[in-house]
Amino acid sequence: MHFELDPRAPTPPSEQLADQVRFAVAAERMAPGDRLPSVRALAAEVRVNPNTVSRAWRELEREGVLESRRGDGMFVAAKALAVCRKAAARVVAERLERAVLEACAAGLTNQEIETLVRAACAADLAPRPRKSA
Amino acid sequence: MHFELDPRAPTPPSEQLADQVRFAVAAERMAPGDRLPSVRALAAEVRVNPNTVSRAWRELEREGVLESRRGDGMFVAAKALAVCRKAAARVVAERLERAVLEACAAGLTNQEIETLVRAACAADLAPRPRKSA
DNA sequence: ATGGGTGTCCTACCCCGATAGGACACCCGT
DNA sequence: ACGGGTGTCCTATCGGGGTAGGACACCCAT
Repeated sequence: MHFELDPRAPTPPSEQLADQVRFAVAAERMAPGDRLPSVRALAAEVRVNPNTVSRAWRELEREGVLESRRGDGMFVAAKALAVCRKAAARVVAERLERAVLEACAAGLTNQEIETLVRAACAADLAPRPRKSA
Repeated sequence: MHFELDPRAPTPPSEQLADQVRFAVAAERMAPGDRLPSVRALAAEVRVNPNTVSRAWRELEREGVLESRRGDGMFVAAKALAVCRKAAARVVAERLERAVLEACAAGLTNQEIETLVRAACAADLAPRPRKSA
């Protein structure tokens, strides 16, 4: 699992990381039992303070997405799939709706909006061979 | 022009206000010469500090969207339409794309995404009797 | 000229999230 | 037993953005 932070995104780093895990589990790119990168390793990789990663992992543990094995590592929990499916669907739907309403407010026609959406879908599916880059 | 703040949105209040003006101009719900609500009045209406509104207006003036007439008020600038059309299109496209990519990452199919988008469009068009088609 | 409206600017304070650096408890291979 | 990996916790500190309150300059109707 590869992580990436977008410094221009409106959401803070810790939330971006948490979302990426939630979405990966929801999309079954990660399965229960999978080990996550260590706090320190991931922090070094994405150039962030270890505390920031730790906070994300802690929140996910609170939600039941992750399980911590002290001295060993963090692992995707058994019930993670169910939890993440619900959470991801809710979050994604909300953000999508917000973006669409914004587009409407900006005067875009439904036609234009759907064109943009289709383009974005295509852009996502094309370049990614579904594993590591 | 009616303003509204969403406290749960990821973007700060001042940016929300600025966006609402940009989008209103882009969608021609506001035209050059129109007067904006006064800093203090709008601040009271949306329950925010006057400085927050002032900051939004100042940023819009910097972009050429608004013109300040000291002691009189803030007005939509002559070149506002052109500026806002570009800015709004860029911002909206970016946020829409971000939301769609997120949805893809969360495992939604293109089919599901388009359904959500259509629903959001419909939800927006229904309650609002669109000024200029 | 006056008073009330306008935008502008300034200083202080505060909250939240990220940063920095350290200390501790745990697990496991050696 | 040891050492290096793991997560956890703690105390600062910093910075952005919003808040609070005030002071000022300007325009205009009265």
